[in-house]
Amino acid sequence: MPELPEVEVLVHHLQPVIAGKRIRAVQVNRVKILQPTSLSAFKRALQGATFRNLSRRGKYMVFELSAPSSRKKFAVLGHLGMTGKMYVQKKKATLPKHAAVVLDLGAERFVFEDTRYFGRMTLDTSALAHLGPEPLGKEFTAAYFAGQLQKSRQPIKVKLLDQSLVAGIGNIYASEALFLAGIAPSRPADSLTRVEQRDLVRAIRKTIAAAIRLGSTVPLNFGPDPSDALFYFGRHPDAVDYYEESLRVYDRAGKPCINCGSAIQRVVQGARSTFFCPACQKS
DNA sequence: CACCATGTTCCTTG
DNA sequence: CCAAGGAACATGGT
Repeated sequence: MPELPEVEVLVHHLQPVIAGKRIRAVQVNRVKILQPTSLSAFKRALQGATFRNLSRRGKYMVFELSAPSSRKKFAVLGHLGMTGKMYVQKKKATLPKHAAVVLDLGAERFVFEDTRYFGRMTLDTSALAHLGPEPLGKEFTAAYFAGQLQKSRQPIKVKLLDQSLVAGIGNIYASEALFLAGIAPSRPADSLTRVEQRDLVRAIRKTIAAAIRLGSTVPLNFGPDPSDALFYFGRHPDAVDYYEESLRVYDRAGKPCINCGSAIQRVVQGARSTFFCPACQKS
């Protein structure tokens, strides 16, 4: 489930696993994943390079590497799309069916698996320039938020998915944050009161921070071959869906609101599902 | 077979 | 040029 919190948890776990590792060979099974970078340019850059650091910006992963001899640093941008996973496994482990990119690290291999191939692993970092502030950063203030919302008549739920407004909110946490703030998803962005703007900033921060905390409690070393796979996220076979159950409205259509018992509703906005409580969220 | 899915980009339309 | 809406991308689950 790659929204900001899932990417954050993955980056936290993956960073120490790949730092200092040198790439011996580059295998690309789906060139589309690299675009707009060409296969040859990607291979040329990564072959022999060493992972130095890994960080996150919005839903993007920023890999910093150093070139073989020159030690010159460069960046690779990663995005998990809808179904992407990145992990390191032993080389004797079976490669997944949809391994888009495989990097030989010696005894281990780095795998970017992506069933639907909506993800990216590319030398083009220009997407970062279009991102709004980090929701947990100090630049995401009520004043900034108010200024941006005033310029738009889009439904607030749709506006929250705009990565240039605030980076990292996806379809799940947009519904969750609006529920926490008590604001109906259909409200035009420019109709929020000053108090609602402030409440929504707080709700976004709280929702994202709580998800990161929860994700951090889920062990990532599981999967088809638990001993040697590091998944970006998921659920431990013994840990019973703890993460999923923490969602208050998302995917709970027809079920009782945890506050008032009313049936949670599902509506479609901008071709995506939105979940909300018609009683608790003010229209 | 139908519909749904955590994301982004591109194309139309106004 | 901008805003808004929707399809497209590709595969799998229910």
